[in-house]
Amino acid sequence: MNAGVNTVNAGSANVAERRLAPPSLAISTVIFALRPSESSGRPTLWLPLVQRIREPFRGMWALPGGPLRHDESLQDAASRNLRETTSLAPEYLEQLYAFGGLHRSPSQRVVSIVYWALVRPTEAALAEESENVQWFRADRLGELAFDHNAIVDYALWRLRNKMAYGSIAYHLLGEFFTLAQVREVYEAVLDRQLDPANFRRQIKATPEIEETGEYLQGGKHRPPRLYRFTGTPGLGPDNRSTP
Amino acid sequence: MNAGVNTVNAGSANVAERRLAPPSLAISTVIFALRPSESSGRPTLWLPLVQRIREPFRGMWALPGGPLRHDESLQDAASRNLRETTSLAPEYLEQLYAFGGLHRSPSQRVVSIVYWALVRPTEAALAEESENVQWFRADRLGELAFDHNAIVDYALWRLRNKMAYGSIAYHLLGEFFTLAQVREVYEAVLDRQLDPANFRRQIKATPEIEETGEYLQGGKHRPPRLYRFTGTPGLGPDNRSTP
DNA sequence: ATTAGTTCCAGTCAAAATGACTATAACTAG
DNA sequence: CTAGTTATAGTCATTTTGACTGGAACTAAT
Repeated sequence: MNAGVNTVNAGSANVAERRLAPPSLAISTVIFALRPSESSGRPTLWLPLVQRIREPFRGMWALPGGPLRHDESLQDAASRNLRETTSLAPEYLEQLYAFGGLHRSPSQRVVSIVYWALVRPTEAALAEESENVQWFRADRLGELAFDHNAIVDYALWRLRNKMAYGSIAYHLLGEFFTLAQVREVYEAVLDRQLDPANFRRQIKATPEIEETGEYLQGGKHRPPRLYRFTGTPGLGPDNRSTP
Repeated sequence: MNAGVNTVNAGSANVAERRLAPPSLAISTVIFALRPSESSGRPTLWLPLVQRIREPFRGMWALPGGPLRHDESLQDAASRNLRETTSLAPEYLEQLYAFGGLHRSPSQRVVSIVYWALVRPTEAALAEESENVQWFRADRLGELAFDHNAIVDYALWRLRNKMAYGSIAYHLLGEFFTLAQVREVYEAVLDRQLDPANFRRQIKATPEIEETGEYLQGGKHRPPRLYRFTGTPGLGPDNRSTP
């Protein structure tokens, strides 16, 4: 497996080859999931990284990724990569940006088309961890390989923006959720407290939120009502809807 | 010049070659400018297209584009292409999306990273027209080469969305403008009438709009005050700010 | 069984934003 | 000088937002 970029010819590339060879194309993914913080227990954003097993940046952590195959679309390539590295099959997967700076990789020139995914806690729990694949808190990453720190920063920025408008938070939750859980997602991503009463009023005003008859039992206090999200993902040109 | 996609090997590609060769990478641009409608005289959205001079889709109109060179960033490639085909150097240039479907081009597989640009009327007037380069109304394009109709549709959708929030309209206007001109931009892009008084109130509330002491003279009626936009373009990860 | 503690959830109230509209100012064309 | 047109300010009712209050519903401790 090839972490982040297509490193064909890496090492053997000399200046002449580099100037002549066409830029190689790779697919990477930023995968967000909610996990309870170790300290506070409140949900926070985490993402899985893979450790590079070859040069360049050998031993450093990087976004999952790999080359684009000839018989798969960009989206399919992102999906496959996700499955192969973390065995995840998230329902929310959207193109983030194409990164094509000249010096992203020290050897060959690489253009990376980056996707971002949101996975539910139930799925995220199934994600395999190993020596080479681990989850990290999105706000406490070390120095990553390539320009992957900048990529994660941009993904976080996009996530916060989408959150402010669209109905995207639900893809980080399970099928049924309480309004307080939705609020916790917003608080985790936007990194600020929200008034519970006002927040509930706004969420209930959106037509895509459906009240179920069920209540979440087993809590320590008054059982909250469970809701369900009935809207569509809504994304890019491959699968379009709202901003 | 190579319109829209890199067609190296086109024609000579057989099935075996196609399965083995890596997808080629191209840059295309959607360029929007405001021009007066022929019928009403009100400003409407136009964009320049180039006529393809070789197969596939020979003779059809397509977005300006070409291959990515080894020594230029994606943004630089888009800039250069713009300049070469239309001799435009727009200040607003942003990545739109990477299109990578399997059958975009009938011969070789092509991944296109598409940029979109906004140019001011003064610049647009200088844009060269020729046998092979012409401007078309964005809402009255015929059938274009490749998947370029879908790409333009997506660019229009993004433009409308950005218009609703961000401060993007000013990049379609000159340095000085009246509030009525801003409104006309919104009306052209969103395709609906807006109340002049309420619109003016909203625009004046945004801090990036600066009142100049000047007035637009030469009109048929009361001369409107001229304003200036002092904000930043504000874009993707290469040049970031607001949504 | 009662009480304290916590969360859920409905509701109030003032401030701010929005949409529809009116009135006046400032110019040109005749 | 007048009619026509646009620019601009302002009014007013409605809607949305932010801050806050209080009761309902449950658990845990006394």
